[in-house]
Parts: sequence; C-alpha cells; structure tokens
Amino acid sequence: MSSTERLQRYVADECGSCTDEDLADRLAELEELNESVGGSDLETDIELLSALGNETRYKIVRMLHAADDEELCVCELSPLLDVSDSAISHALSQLTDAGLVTRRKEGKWRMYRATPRANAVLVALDGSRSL
Amino acid sequence: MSSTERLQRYVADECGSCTDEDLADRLAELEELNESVGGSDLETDIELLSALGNETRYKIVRMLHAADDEELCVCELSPLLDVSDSAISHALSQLTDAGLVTRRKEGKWRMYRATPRANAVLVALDGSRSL
DNA sequence: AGTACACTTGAACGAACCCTCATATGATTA
DNA sequence: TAATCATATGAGGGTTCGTTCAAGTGTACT
Repeated sequence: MSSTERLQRYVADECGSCTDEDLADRLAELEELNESVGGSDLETDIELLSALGNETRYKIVRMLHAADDEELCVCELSPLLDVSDSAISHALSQLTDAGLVTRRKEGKWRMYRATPRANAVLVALDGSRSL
Repeated sequence: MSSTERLQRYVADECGSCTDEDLADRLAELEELNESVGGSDLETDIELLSALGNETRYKIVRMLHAADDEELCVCELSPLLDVSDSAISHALSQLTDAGLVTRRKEGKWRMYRATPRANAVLVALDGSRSL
C-alpha cells in the first residue's frame, strides 16, 4: 500500500472529497514543510543535540555554562565527573566537533569554554521548563 | 593518583601557591557549579535532547514546528519520512514521553502537535546558528 | 637527553539504540 | 458481526555508542 492512499482517505475525511489534484496539492504543502526542515542545517543540529543528549557531556557543558563565560581546565571538570579522564577527553572532543565548546592551550593545560550557541540552547531549555 | 592532586598543581600554577585550604576552596567553587547543574532537571533535559538528536524524530518535530501550531496526522508525516509506519509510531511515542509533542485522537486518526518547549528549543537552534 | 605530567587517541567490548517484521488494539464501515 | 483501516506495541537483530585500557603527543622541568 502506498502511503499516499492513506493520505488521500484522510483528506477526503477532512474535506468531504479528495480528487487526485487535491491530493497533489496537499502533498506539495507537506513538501514545503519539509523544505523548511532542510533549511535548518539538519546534520549540524542533530550532531549538536545528540552531543548534548548524554549525561557526561551535558554535565560538562552545564558546568562551563555555569562558569559564566570563564574557561575551565580539564583538571577542574574531572573531580566532579565520575568517569575516567579518557572518557572526559572523548566527550570534550565530541563537544568541540559539535560546536558546543572551544579549546585553548595554556602551557600544559587545556582550557575549555562554552560557545554562545551552547549557552543559547541551555538558556532555552531553562526558560521553557515551565511552559 | 587522586584527581585532586592535579587540581592542586593547577591552582598552584595559577596563583603561585596552593595550600590545602586553597584547594578546598576551589573544590567548593566547582561543587557549586555542579549544584546549578542539578537544579536544571538533568534527566528531563537529556531525555529531550537525545529524543531530538535523531534524524527521524528531528524531522518530525521540525515539520510540526513548521506547521505553525497546527496539528498533523501520522498519515501526513509518513509520505516525507522514508522509514516504516512502525518506526514513525515508535518515534512519536518517544517524542511524547520527552514532552516534545502532544497526541490527540480524532476518530481513527491521531493528531500530533509540537509543544511550546519543542518550539522554544528549535527557535533557539535557529537563532544561534550564526553566532 | 630524560623524566614527569596533562591530556589525547585508538582499540575493544558490552550496552543502548533504531529500525523492521509480526501481531495487537481500537475505531469505522459493510 | 466481520472486515478493514490507522496506529501502537513487542520481539528481534544489525549498528552505533560510551566507557575503559593501553599507548601516543606535546610541554615543562632537571
């Protein structure tokens, strides 16, 4: 069964009848909704969201965000995360790739900072909690 | 090696010296950052983020968001997603659990709508893209 | 140069995920 | 009541993920 048959029945249900033309119109409308999805850089957004959607990585970004635009070094994150340094490093790499943190060398230490985009997403999460 | 030793060396590097007291102070500061993480309902946020961090589910929410607060029925989502109806249904359940969409029965059809929280997060993503 | 340190990177492995197929449910129609 | 339809739910299996361990950089100190 093609899935447009079901859509045709739905439009008929909605409007009383549904010619092939009506169906084509509806499909075009839906296609337009989908276009707007494409315009949003799907891959980048999903990389960002799935990077944040993990406890270790989320906690890291939260701490950097709470640090109020100050940098933190790996050795400051480590005591509060109960995973290995290696896991933290993997997490930070992924967060960097996703555009959520930036990295800077300071002697033998590595400093990390949340990006404006990371802050924006966290602010949105906080602000929408009670909606 | 306890990870606080490394932190102690870091604080010493930063400030010239680091007594056990200085270290304890620093740890307390970091602990405070972590408290603010706890205040953000970690589990709920992560459920939301990881729900959105998948192509099928992200596309669904994007379409519902683009539909401008109108409902869409499963049969309208289906033609534009190249996965099975079953996969779409699984996706919608997970999105419902995560608080990103709401479900309503209309005869034999099920209507879905993006929640205010879903809209807020997508707006934040769009608004922060160029930062 | 050699050692210690602060991470980073790659391999590996169990756990979690995301899909499909088969089956169930609840509503509508014949 | 039986059949059909729209969707949901459960089981299964291949794939991806997240962590740890082991080994690799690059920097600083001796």
